[in-house]
Amino acid sequence: MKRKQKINSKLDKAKIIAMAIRISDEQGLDALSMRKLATSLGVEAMSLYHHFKSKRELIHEMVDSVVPSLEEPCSSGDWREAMKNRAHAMRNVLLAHPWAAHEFVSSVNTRHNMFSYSDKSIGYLVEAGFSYPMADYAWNLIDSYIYGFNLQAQNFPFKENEYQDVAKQYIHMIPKSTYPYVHGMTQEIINGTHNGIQDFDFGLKIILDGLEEIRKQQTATKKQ
Amino acid sequence: MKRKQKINSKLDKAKIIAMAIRISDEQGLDALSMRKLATSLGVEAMSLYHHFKSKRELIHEMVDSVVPSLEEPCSSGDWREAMKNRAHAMRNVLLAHPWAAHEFVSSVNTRHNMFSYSDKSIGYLVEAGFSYPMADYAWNLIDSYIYGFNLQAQNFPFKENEYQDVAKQYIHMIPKSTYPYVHGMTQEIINGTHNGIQDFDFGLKIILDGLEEIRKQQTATKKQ
DNA sequence: CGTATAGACTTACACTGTAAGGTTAATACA
DNA sequence: TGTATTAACCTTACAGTGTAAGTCTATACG
Repeated sequence: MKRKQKINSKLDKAKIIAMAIRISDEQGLDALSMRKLATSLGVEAMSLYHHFKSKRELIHEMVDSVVPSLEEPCSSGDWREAMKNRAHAMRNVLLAHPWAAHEFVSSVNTRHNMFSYSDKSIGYLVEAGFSYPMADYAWNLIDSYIYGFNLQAQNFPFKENEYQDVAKQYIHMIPKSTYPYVHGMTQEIINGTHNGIQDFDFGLKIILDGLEEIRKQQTATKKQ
Repeated sequence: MKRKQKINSKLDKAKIIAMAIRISDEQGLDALSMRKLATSLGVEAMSLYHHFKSKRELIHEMVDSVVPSLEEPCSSGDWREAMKNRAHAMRNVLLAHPWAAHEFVSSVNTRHNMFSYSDKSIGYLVEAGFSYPMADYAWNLIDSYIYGFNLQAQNFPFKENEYQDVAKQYIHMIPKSTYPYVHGMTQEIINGTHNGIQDFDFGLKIILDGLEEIRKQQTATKKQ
């Protein structure tokens, strides 16, 4: 039962997804409309519905096509190193595809690629000695940090190289009497004693170290 | 210069904001349209524009009206206790107003109430001995966790009391050979050895303890 | 009283996703 | 080669959205 297929189709799933991702990367997911996407592909909006049954399904497939980049190649035996690598891989994907963050977190998880990713994440933790409940907590903690950090970074209204200028510009609107600490923080940025740039690894290290403490206790208890 | 004002106006800012919050709480921010909001108030959509210059401005004011609940009444001297209380206050607000999460994180921060909240947060940390840069990192870490935890909790597709049933229902679709660890996790939930419910305080404690370690080092160095 | 205006309403426009159905042309098979 | 099938595209239409622009009316004030 070979399926019919025209040879010179203007469209195919891969092409549509690639263009949809490009538009979303550049202009945000809100700017991705079926009409705009179709026009970019030299086609009418409704033609897309021959390949995807709804916009939601298209977005699901966009997500799934991006998930493979979450897999970092290899990692040493240390579970902390492995989870750190995974966290960085995730962060890089979220930087490249800002729209993906919200979709990852939504119940897209049931799709194969994402499911497989979850399995490996839990695997690293369980193999390192975490009990299943503890691995669940640990994974949730790490992911919460990744998503939350990303969410804040994405929504911060200024660019890193503007911080000092912005601080100088706004310090007058932050009276020391009303907002003493924001004033103080801003002053430090003007002084150059703080660059104001958030460090992803700072929080990640605290979390992984804290979890390692728990892991050690667990494996010690188990050996008794 | 007294302003004219009709006595029996159907609308006023407070009423509109209250209704908008109610609708958003119950049906989500996406379901809040100007027409629906107006109808709920017995009025036409465009009338709302006499009180708010855009939907964005209305949403900003919704956020600001919710921020005061972030202030927990009092707290002991321990900075960890204070930050824990603040975290819980934030979490409670996000539970009551799911739509607020995204808005808090967006650049609404410039509004007074939110600004004031930020100031106090930094204040607790600085007064506890954190340097400004370290307070910035610490605050970002705590907030990342709060927002990320909430984001995941909000998007989780099942209710807590359904976990076991859902696990039983789906375990067949999670072959041990393909997804060994997700299978294992699911099995534990079926067994009842793991209830699958995430614990907000678990991650929060790890983060605060980790930060306390850093604070101790900082104050020790300073004293030298 | 006359006039200004706060606070409502009406109409209209450019968007959105997509349901329903029409058209075209490549293909499979007799 | 002729014909039926259908993949892959297009057209039209509808119910939504936010909001610009203009209109109407009851009230408050000089």
